[in-house]
Amino acid sequence: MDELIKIAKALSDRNRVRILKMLESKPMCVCEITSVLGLATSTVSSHLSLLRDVGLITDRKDGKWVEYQLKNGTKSLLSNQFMKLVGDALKDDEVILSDIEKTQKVDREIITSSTILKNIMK
Amino acid sequence: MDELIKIAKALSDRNRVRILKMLESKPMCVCEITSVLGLATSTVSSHLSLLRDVGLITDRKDGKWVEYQLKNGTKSLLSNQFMKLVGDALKDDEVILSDIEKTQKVDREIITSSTILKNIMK
DNA sequence: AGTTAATTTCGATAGTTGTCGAAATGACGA
DNA sequence: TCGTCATTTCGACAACTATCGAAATTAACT
Repeated sequence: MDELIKIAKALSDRNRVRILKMLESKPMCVCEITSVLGLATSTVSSHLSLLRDVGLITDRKDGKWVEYQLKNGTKSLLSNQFMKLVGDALKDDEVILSDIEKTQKVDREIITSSTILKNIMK
Repeated sequence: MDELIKIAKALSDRNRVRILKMLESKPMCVCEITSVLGLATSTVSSHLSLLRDVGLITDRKDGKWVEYQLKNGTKSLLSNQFMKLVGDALKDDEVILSDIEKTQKVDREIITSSTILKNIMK
């Protein structure tokens, strides 16, 4: 029962569900996800480690970035079923559709330069 | 997305999941559920109203009792799918199996009568 | 080695949740 | 109508959670 409860908890936060759906489009680094969600980096980071601990996503180093992606195939049947259900339930969701659009445009290289610009403006 | 989140929240508590699985056996009143779970009546009552608000169960008056039961058929596709998934995930769960056994023995008339009978029933 | 950028960890905080016991409500039967 | 019993509501409390900003960590590039 514990696994079920843990997965349900993971899915019971709006921002975590948004993250999962974004990762269906492509693997993403923390700063990209942060830029789409508009939350503090530390908040996103902690959502990501929770999702990793539950076994829904994996992470790997990519230079100075950490890339997160959905854990497909090898993950337990249960989380697969849950993800399918979530996908089904949200296939017409406004927020999710807009997130996916942003996801496709967002680019870790560009985020950097805009950060630099932001600092110059100070 | 809100419905998904609400259902996930409902399923993210151990005792609520146990209640849902018990109700698969038969409709039950608050005192019967309380007697199986071993929680305070008020706690069980608030779990039940949450589950009702989410749309997973319904209630109806039956004399001095309030009978709760799963909302089948007419409920939204989403909660149907979730319930199927939960059933699947827990079909061999020790706690759930033991709950179901107790559920079949429990009887609202006997709960009232005496503490001794309550103990025998366990 | 020092600088910069991305991420994680830490500390604080406000809000939510699960739980209980007590009080209030509602229904039945004497 | 009164008392009893099942249930709900209320008030309190401890535990947990989502969030932020700051500090620490990690990695790449001078």
